Amino acid sequence: MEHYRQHWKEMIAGLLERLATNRQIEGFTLSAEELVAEKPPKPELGDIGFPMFNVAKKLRMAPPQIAAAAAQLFVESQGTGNSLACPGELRAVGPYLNVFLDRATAAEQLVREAASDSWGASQVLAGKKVMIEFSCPNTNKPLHLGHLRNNALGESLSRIMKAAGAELKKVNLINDRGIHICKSMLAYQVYGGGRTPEEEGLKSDHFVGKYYVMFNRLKEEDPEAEDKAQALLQRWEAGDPEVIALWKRMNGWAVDGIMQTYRRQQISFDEFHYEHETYKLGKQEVLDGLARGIFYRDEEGTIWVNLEDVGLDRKVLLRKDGTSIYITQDIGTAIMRHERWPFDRLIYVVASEQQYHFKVLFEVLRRLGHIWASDLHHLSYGLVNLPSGRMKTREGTVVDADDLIDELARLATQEIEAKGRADMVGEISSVAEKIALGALHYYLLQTSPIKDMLYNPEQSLSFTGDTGPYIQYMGARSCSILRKHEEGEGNARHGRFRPELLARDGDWQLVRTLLEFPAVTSLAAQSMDPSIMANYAHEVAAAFSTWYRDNPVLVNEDPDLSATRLELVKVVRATLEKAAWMVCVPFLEVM
RNA sequence: GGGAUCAUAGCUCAACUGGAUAGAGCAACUGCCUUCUAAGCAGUAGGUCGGGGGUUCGACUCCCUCUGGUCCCA
Repeated sequence: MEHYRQHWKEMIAGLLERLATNRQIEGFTLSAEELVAEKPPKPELGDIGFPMFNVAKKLRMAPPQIAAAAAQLFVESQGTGNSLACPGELRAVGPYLNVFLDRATAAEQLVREAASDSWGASQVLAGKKVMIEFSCPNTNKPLHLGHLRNNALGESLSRIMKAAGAELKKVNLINDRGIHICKSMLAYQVYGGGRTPEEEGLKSDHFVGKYYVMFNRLKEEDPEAEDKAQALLQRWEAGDPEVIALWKRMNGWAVDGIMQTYRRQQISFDEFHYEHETYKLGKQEVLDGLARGIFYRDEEGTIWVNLEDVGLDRKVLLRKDGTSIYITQDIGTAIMRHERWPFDRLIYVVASEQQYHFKVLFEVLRRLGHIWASDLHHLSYGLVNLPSGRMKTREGTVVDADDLIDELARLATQEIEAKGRADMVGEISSVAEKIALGALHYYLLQTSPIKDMLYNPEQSLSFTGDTGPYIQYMGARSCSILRKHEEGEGNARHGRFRPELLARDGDWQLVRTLLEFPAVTSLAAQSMDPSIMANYAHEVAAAFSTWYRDNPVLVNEDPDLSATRLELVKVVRATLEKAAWMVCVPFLEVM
């Protein structure tokens, strides 16, 4: 659809320039980019709308007159052998100049393009190297709902940007050191008795998380618990073999469990980094910056950067004892990444509470002279709140990732059985799992990333309405029609594809929606916003649902009509499958 | 104290980045399963787009201001 818009923009820009010439207006220029293309609110008003308000002043004419005159010019020019790559006609609709595409041609092009593996792809990010960092869990507890949103955003965005032509590298920096890790270690030393997750019958990351929570009990029983945890951290930093062994053991459990959740969520990474390998990075860069006078050292020895001139504060970059803080290693990690894999863009998928941190980080890197600092981007997303407020570990209100998927899968199984579909879907548990993921991911991605969202248990566990399973259901319905055709039903095989049969309003509505797919990929990729794709997938599903109720596919008096509609169903299937993939909603051929 | 961000139907969210009558789902009500899967479709009802200014031919969208929520920095 995008190339149609571009084509008509240029066409209309040309018409308007001729109009200016005819009216002897000196120095009139109009680039195609100055025109805004929009979607008319009703299909009978046309397919692409161009408001004439913004050119009215330059042309010294009222918008409706411009539209009428340009439409007239267009009609006249058609007689002069103007062959169009994107056939259609222009009509003035009040102050708007609207394009009515030639429906048969557009439908024919749609069916041809959608048959390709690259359907829905775009080139807006062609050749760009994009690194995206997401998830970044701590190894002291299992993943929770907030991580699921982060994971879904990161994975979905990588799929979308890849479809837009970018080369992607997904990285995960696992926070496997620090005081919080030592707390779970300490609690395990006191209460664990050397037991393993298997012995307690717990998933290994939940096992570690249990001891992290038990640290709170330890604090009550032992007033020195906090100090002991600090001491443990120091012994870890000093390389104490006993502490390192315990750390390795517990981290192994935590990471194993977290990886299981990743596999279950069907997300993946190209590279894992671990904080214990990177936490010392950045120190040298800060010292260099100090030597170059970019930073300064106070009388106590702390190294600072003064960012007051750009509306940020003074920030500590290195403590007086020479130890790094978070931002120090972020500086080092970014530099290391750019050296190893010179990216055109690095996206950090991190909660919005870190906005300040990233502003400072990017500014510091810029001051260190890294021109690529302008290629860094913080994809800031809002918190997932509960109706009762924010999730809090200490209050036990955290929604655990594994438990949530379990519950969704359980309900999906119930649903399959209640609908009497158990015999048709094949292996129920596998289908239920995919429905659970579809529901979860769509729920998490349909909202714009920036906004805080409310996790409403009832609504998120529902499979009806504007949900992932709705999209999956429409995908399954499209597959069902295609399958029945393969099995010999209907008369489509006796007909041939004739795109002009898709020119009726009812068909055109669906065709036009489907035509938008590549443009949606571009927009979602450029905006770095999966919700655009999620909403589009829903739009396609809804358009298909309306359409197939009124338009029998397999059996029609005219076999050509059957054959033609069958082609359209194939496009629907391809579009839903690819769009759903991009928002991490598993596609189902049967449900 | 400074800064960021959000506010749209009873609830959860959209609105093509400044354009035509602000749209979906949930909840409520009405119809539709001897017809390609009713996880569906069609319809009814529900709105001073937080308040007030401003810019513009045109503002949910941009600017200012106030209110309220959330978060960050010290």
